[in-house]
Amino acid sequence: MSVVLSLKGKKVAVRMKAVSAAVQAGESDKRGRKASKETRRQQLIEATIDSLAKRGYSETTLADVADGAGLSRGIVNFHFESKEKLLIATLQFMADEYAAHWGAALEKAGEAASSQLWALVAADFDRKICTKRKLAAWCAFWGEAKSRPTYQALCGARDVKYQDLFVALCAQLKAEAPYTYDAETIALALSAMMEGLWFRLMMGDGLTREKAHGAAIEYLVSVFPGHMTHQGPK
Amino acid sequence: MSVVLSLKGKKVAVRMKAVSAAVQAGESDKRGRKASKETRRQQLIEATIDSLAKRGYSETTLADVADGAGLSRGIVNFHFESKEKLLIATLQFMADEYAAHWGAALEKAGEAASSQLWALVAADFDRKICTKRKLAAWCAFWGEAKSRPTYQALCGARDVKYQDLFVALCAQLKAEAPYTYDAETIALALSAMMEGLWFRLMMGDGLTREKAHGAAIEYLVSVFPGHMTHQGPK
DNA sequence: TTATATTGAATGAATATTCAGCAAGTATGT
DNA sequence: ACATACTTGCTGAATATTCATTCAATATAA
Repeated sequence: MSVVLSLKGKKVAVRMKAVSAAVQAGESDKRGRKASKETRRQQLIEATIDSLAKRGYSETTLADVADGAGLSRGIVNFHFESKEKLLIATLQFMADEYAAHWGAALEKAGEAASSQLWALVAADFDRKICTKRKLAAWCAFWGEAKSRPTYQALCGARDVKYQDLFVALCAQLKAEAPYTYDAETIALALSAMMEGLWFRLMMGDGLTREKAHGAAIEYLVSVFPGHMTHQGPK
Repeated sequence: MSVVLSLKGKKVAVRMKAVSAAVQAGESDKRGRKASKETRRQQLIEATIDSLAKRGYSETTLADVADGAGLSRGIVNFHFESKEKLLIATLQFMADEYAAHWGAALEKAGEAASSQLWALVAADFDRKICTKRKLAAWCAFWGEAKSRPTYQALCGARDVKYQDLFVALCAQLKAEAPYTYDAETIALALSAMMEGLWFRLMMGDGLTREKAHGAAIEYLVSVFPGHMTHQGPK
């Protein structure tokens, strides 16, 4: 019995190292055995994001994911059912997290369209969302999205709602001050720019989150001089 | 002998259909047998772009490429040496084509920085470069680039030279008129926006090349009002 | 004990790579 | 002109590899 225990102990210890970032939320300690179904799923999703970020989509294997989570080979097919479903769940998770994040930012912002637009832009460059790790995972999915309707729907220019809201806010600002620009064009330009900045951030190049955010702000100020300053909405 | 010939003839005829877009340049007729090494390589590269665009990176197989080129299974390993090398050659080809294209556009533009900047932006949305097919192929590589130094170098924010030129032109314009913006920030914002617009174009969504180009122009005009109009540089 | 989570070896499908051989061209000798 | 040897692009079946999936055995919790 004691032999079995000590072997077990060693095994678990070795695995703990690999688990790393996973399972930050709740039920943290039920490792080794018996974590709730949801916890395990979350743990595997985090490991998937890790692998996508490190190895890219085409090199991500179930073995990587299982190793990264510190679990055995067959585990993914037990909790998800196939690799495909794990990947979809992972993308779903990221999309939900992203939507929740800008939703919350919008809540906190005031009523004014200018405050809301400012908040949306800031949310995109927030530490919580804008991690190299997560950007890389997004990018891995983007690369496959065009040829996979399921991915495309979930990536979907980061949500149709988001895009519509963007247009609405730009239109609102235009109604409040005599800008000559077409609201839809500006919304398109701004959101495309933010996507491009995300991409550059992911690629490295010494671009920082602050600099990227600064570039977006510069744009806001130059297009909506009546509403925006470098320090925030008027 | 006649039997052999007719069989051959049929085989070739069937294959011609699949070859499609490939081999537009020079040596066009040496099909069936004995096309120069370079022609064959080019043909395979075109088939690779096709496959990347249609199936995405992770689903592109050597069988797809060979079928698409109307050639046999072993052909890729004969002309390139491995799948990896085929993909690198393909990316290299696209990068070279892209660089040559904006280089030519720059030549044709006048001496003025404003004309040159205008020309660079226009070049990005030119029919020759900005095809759904090619954008999709680019995107396939982008998705893998972060985890592969070789790809990263070739994608490299579409060339360091390009980026430097961009900054230089923005700085030049700033020197000619009292814009308050930081040249580097504007160059970053503009090039990020163009990448984002490319991405959106590739994803579909009913965005057209003209609309995307229009959004970029809108930005130029709003940031450099002293130099740009919607119709062109002043 | 029973039910459930987990393991890890075995399986099989997909696919990159190899290679022996074939056929179309090319050069050399007669 | 014809025959011969030689080169080279190309083929497709065979092989090797990688990896998702399955499942019988095992460990754990209730």
